[in-house]
Amino acid sequence: MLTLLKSRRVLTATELSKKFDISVRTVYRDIQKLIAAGIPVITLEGRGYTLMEGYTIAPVQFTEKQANALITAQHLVKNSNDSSFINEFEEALTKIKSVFRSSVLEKSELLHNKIHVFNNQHENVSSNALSEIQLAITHLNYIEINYRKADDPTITFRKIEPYALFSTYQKWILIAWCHLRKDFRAFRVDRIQHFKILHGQFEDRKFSIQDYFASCPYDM
DNA sequence: GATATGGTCAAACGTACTGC
DNA sequence: GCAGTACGTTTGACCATATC
Repeated sequence: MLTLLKSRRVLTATELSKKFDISVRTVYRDIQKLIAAGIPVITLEGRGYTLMEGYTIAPVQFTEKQANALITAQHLVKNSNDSSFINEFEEALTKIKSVFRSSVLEKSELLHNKIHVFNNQHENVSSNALSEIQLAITHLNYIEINYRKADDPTITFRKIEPYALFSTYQKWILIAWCHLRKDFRAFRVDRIQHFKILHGQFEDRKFSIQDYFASCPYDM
């Protein structure tokens, strides 16, 4: 219940009862036990339950398979060719590994040395912007970039509104509203020569990546 | 017997909607 | 904007059943 409450803003007793296949009445009682045990479960009368902002749950236990999945993901992330993304993932994984049981940790390190992901790209592609761009997407912050197109050595300055990211052939593509072109454009992250996240927030244009793919091949 | 769980009921509360 | 209403949800009380 704590894990679910931590992952969602508000959960009703009905949702919790369905998730754990128990009665709603039992959920109410269990919630009261959590509160009595000092867990800061907040009751939103008529709406459901939530956890106090900032409350952290004691580390969970990972199974060997779950640990192996994380180690495999680590190899895939290393091929993402964005150093900011790789660094953030490595730091997160270090924290996660700290709660592995010693036996699981030992096995996961063994697996780490037995996995290899081939990088098939022929271009020397790298970037260091993905983590910052992700923040700009979720915070609706403008970005100023100096961008170089594939077939044009000229570098153009653009102010963009970042909306979505996708990865193809180990290249990260940013879809953003370009104030220069007055339209949505796709930018390869590794071709962004310089970028600056602005404090100003743009108005959400209700962009849908599904609709974008359905209507517009990306232009780089 | 103690404990956990499930079911029902009434009361209280918050939210959304409607009409004025 | 305000009041009334319907609906969903939580809470407490009570009792029944299952398990250890």
